[in-house]
Amino acid sequence: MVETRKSTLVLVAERAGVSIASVSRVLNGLPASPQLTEKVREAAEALGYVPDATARSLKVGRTDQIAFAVADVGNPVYVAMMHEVSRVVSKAGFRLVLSSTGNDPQDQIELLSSLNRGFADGLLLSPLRVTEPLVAALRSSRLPIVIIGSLPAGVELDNVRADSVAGIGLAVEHLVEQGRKHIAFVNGPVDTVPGAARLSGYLTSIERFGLTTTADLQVTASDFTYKAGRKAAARLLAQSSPDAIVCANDLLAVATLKELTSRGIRVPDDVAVVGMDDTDAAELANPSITSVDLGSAKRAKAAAKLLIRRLADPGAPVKQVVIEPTLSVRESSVLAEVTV
Amino acid sequence: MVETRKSTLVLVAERAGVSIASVSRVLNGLPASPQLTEKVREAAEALGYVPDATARSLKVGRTDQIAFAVADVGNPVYVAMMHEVSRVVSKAGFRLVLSSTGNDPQDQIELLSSLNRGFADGLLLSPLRVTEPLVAALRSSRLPIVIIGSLPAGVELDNVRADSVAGIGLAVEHLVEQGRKHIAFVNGPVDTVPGAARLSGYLTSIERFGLTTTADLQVTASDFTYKAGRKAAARLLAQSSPDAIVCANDLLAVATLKELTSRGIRVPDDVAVVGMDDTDAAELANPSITSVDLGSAKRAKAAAKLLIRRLADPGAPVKQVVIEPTLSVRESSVLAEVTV
DNA sequence: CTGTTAGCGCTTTCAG
DNA sequence: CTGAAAGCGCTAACAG
Repeated sequence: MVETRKSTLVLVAERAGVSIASVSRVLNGLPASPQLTEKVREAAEALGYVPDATARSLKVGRTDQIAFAVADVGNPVYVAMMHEVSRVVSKAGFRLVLSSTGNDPQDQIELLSSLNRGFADGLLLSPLRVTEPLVAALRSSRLPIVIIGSLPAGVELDNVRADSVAGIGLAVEHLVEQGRKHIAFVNGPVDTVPGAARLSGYLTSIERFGLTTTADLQVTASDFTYKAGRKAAARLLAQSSPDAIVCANDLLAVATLKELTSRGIRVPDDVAVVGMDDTDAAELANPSITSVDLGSAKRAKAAAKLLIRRLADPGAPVKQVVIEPTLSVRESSVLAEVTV
Repeated sequence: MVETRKSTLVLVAERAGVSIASVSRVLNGLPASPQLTEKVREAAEALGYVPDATARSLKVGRTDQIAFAVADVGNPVYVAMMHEVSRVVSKAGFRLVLSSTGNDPQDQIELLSSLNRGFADGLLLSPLRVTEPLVAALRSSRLPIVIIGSLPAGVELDNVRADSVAGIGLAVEHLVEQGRKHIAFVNGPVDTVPGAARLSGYLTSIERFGLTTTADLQVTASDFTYKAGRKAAARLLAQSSPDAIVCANDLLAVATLKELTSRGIRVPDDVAVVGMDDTDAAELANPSITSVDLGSAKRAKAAAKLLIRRLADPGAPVKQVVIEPTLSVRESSVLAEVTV
């Protein structure tokens, strides 16, 4: 039977009849004689010794924890990221601390200052809005931070971002190939990083493919959520008759899809729908929704690895990574083929 | 400009010309004279002092961290739970450490032993499978643990669980009211806690409402996932013709729905579909899916509060909470009303 | 009310 | 190769 009460190095050392330094060495795999090693192992086992993480942290100045701050724990994109981050981080021997900030930049600034309490060794941050004070706080942080998402030009911080302009380009190109001409856009708030980027991507792509767009082909949801999407789609359909709709994320796409079918408009027959982020929601929808994969999982993975690299080598040059988008074509944008 | 290098109590004390004890007191809001307070505040501010969490933890024997172990970070139910846990926990001043164990009980046992390293003050655990060794490990844990989910009879640990038998009862009752007679069941693996509970709930309910079921009305998916659900639903439809299908979770329900519509079977006209867990997936599906809310969010919230209570009062009697299910009726189970 | 001091449990020089 | 001892930064007796 193994002792279940809390035991320390001192206890183990006493039982083994050696010094605590020796115990520490053996347990950390440093050179020691076989006899010593044996004695220590035995004593440690008998006492059910488990080293104390806090004490170790205080001594070595590391916590082996990485913090991941997300604006919305429920957002499927963040969930996908978390999934990936969790995997990479734990494989590298770190624990994952989840910090849920709201989308309020102030929360994130507070997070940064609390980071300096040293409860984690580094931070992964995916801000929805990047304000001036946030940038300042990021710059003056003592701990390594990797940003997932775009940064204002000139801000030199490790970061990995998506190329949403190229992503929307893929969507528009695909729709054009399918013979669509009047491509509408359901966006989320334009004062967010993704909202702004996606809008500019839409406008750029429309022009690049020689199409035109007008104000009544564009609506903005108050939020990147299903509910807001329903309302925005309703507004869109009241003011125009597109033959294709690009949505700034999958939730908005699902909402748009629902709004369409509830009005008896067929997808993809009458209107094609394309989402972004390529989350489960797109795959599970009925019909399943074509979606631009902005590489959430890849971004998260790259970011986590970047942070781990930085922790190992604090002096490494700043690295900025761009993940290329891909398109997952599904039912919502392709007319059923005539099967023989 | 605030000093950005790391500063300690000693530095602040020197600058303020007082003892470190005084600094500690002031910063922790213990009684001190106004002048002292003022001096300390000023020095701390000037140095940009931030207390070190690790040192504090070592001293006070608390980390202010709560660990939440989930089998699958991507599962919507866990996501909903995380959401709630994150909220409760951070409001109570704890950080959330996310530990992703696989569904392997061995992983969870290792987690328990690493918990004894003291990186967290307590653990929320929602095991998919509860094995004998797991129970043993749970029992001998030095730290408070709250289990989300059912426990074998006789295991006295804080826990909060759902009443899935009653939940399926709600679903069956509703379907019976809608005039359905041949109610099939798409389950997940029966060697999991939810799988076993839901199967028994189905059998109990069928009997209670005077219906009958046969082997060909029951299928088991290899997993609680969409893909596995598609296959299971296909098998079911190949072997029987139910007029209603209860699915052991929403993902299976979405899969079943898709399998049905892809065969031209109308929902709810020909077949009614009911899911469980009442996740976003049910709401977003088209048609939206009626789902049994087993109170994931409530359970998570209750569990988190229970753990926090236990941390505050380690001697409190063991508490076992059962959350009552409710039914969210949506389109997939109700024939469209004739609107005047 | 404030200062001195003893550790929390561990790692890591520094001697031997 | 092993032991003694010095702290990591902080809190909490205990004196004064």
